[in-house]
Amino acid sequence: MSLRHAVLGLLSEGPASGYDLMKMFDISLSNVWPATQSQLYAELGKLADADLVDVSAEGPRGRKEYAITEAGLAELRHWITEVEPARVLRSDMLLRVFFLAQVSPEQARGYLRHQAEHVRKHVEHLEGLREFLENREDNLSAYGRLSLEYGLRLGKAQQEWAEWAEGQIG
Amino acid sequence: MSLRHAVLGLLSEGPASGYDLMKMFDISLSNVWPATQSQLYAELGKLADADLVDVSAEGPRGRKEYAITEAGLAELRHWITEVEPARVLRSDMLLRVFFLAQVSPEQARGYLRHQAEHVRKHVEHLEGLREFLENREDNLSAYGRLSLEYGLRLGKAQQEWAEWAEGQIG
DNA sequence: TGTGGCATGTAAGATGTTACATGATTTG
DNA sequence: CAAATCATGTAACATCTTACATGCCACA
Repeated sequence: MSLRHAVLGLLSEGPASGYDLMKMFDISLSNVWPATQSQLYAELGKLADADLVDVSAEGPRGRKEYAITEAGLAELRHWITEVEPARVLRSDMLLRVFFLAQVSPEQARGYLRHQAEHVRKHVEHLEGLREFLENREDNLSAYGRLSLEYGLRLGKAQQEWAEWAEGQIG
Repeated sequence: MSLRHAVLGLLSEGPASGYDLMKMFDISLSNVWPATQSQLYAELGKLADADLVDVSAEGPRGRKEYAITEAGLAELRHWITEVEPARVLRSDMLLRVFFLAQVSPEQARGYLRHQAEHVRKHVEHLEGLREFLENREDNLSAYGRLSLEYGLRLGKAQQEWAEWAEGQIG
């Protein structure tokens, strides 16, 4: 149930509407825990039912601003420190690698070359994000930078792997 | 719909029963595309309905051995070469990093230290797997080794990141 | 006044997890 | 003959994706 905690985490920095959260997801969490608009609104409803968030204000166009409650903060902290991360990494990119014997060596090398190129672009994109985050001082940005560094390091490792793997195919 | 292709991929190396596939998933694909027993049997039924696999033999205890069909092989190859990998990496380990400001610096460092240790053990486990795969000559093992190297490289990068990140928290 | 952005919500369907349920065969 | 392993399947529930549906408000 990590979507729930992603929402609580964002609200821990201040109140926001579903629409605001949507944008925050797209900017900062999209690489770590993507969520869709419909998921978000549904989750906000459930969080309010569970008293982990409150509607703190209402604005134009039916805008509802949500704020995290004490119970919500407690739940968030509990999740961070006491709940073991699930770490199920599913990768259909890597799954294909297992079955590369079913295509020609040229196709297999092409596949790996394509993946290397793709991840190179992704790393470039993250470097753009880094500039965007550079001068921000809020908590989310500070820790977001740690997370970004993770993406950068793993992206580079992935790129090097893909280039190495291409060379392994005879 | 990658589960479908994971099953087709395993069957591309030879016929197997649901039970056999389950073990293959646990040994070789668990780090890349985990699947549960109930998912597997359901998927085999659907694959048979779609004529991508056949029941090639029946054995004791209701055992049904499935074989991939020509249409199934074509679908597998199409998926490998023509379908762009989805690459949605969800990580609740990394999600927590965004929200570390909500716990004390000691707790935050403890969290990262714990993650470093955890991934270290995972890398050790993969090194055990490497020995297991070392002398095998089948396709799945050969390409499995590429995949294993991926896990090793990214695991090490992840460990180094966690140690670095711990040092970043003042 | 119209277009783009703000804003919320519902519904259907696919996919994944956990638990339950049953029984046959092999092997010590 | 008991226990482990082989072997298949169903049901309930949670989660995620995609599409649909609606309408207000600011600004050019």
